[in-house]
Amino acid sequence: MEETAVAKVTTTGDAPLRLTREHRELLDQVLDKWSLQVLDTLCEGPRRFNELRRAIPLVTQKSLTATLRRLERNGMVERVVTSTRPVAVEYRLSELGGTLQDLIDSLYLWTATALPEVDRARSQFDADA
Amino acid sequence: MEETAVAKVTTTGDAPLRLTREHRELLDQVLDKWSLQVLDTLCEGPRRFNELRRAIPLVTQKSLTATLRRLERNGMVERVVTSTRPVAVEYRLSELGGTLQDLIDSLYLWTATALPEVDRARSQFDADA
DNA sequence: CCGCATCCTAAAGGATACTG
DNA sequence: CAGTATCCTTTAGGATGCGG
Repeated sequence: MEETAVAKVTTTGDAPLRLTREHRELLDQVLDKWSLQVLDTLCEGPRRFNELRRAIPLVTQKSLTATLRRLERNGMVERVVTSTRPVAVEYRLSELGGTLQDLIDSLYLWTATALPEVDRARSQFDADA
Repeated sequence: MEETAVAKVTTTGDAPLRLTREHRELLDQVLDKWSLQVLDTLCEGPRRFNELRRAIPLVTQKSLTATLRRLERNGMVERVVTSTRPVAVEYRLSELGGTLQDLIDSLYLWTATALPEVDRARSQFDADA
């Protein structure tokens, strides 16, 4: 894997850009509980609907459908229908969706390193209360 | 600003680490709508409760309190009380919280670059429907 | 196999009033 | 100023059943 754009940018002296409502709403639609897991799964390759369902514990069909529709609408995911009978539907990461991959990896990595300290903070907080 | 750990890691051939429930829950508690704005604001320096309130449009006192408590419990934010009358309460980013800063910047930057294409995808999707 | 429609419950969150 | 407490509305989302 080569140097990412993300890395370069965080190293420049970036002006304190303010988050606008539109930007936050996009993040909300892409980083929520189910979306994160869908994107994470699709990073490993295209998946059928029921494959995704099995890969993501506890997701209901309704939530998965809603999540996939929203990701598709936002251009993160492509939906490919094969008109056999019964139909086969495949979901894959779009090129735009792929630009999120490094970011998701970074997020996950951050949680992995932060979690021990977070756990300590939680114990401390709960003990004080 | 120097090279970030985040950048380095995404350049290593990382095994496909699976997101666990704990990791996702931490992200949920730290990247939600209000938390993101609180952290973003605190990146610029310590703030009083009502300063935060004014800085974050549409947040209610109840939501802000809940958000700050959760961030404090997770060790992201420190709460400093000065026992004057009336009391002064200051919130500041903890060291652990500071490790999120680059990540949030990256997220925001991603939205800024992706948004135009997302908008096109949305129009396309809505037109088809 | 994929997904929509309906019903229903639980949880998030706003409005308002009150306190140290 | 910085909250807590209460009430009440809105929304997310689970369960179930049907249809292409």
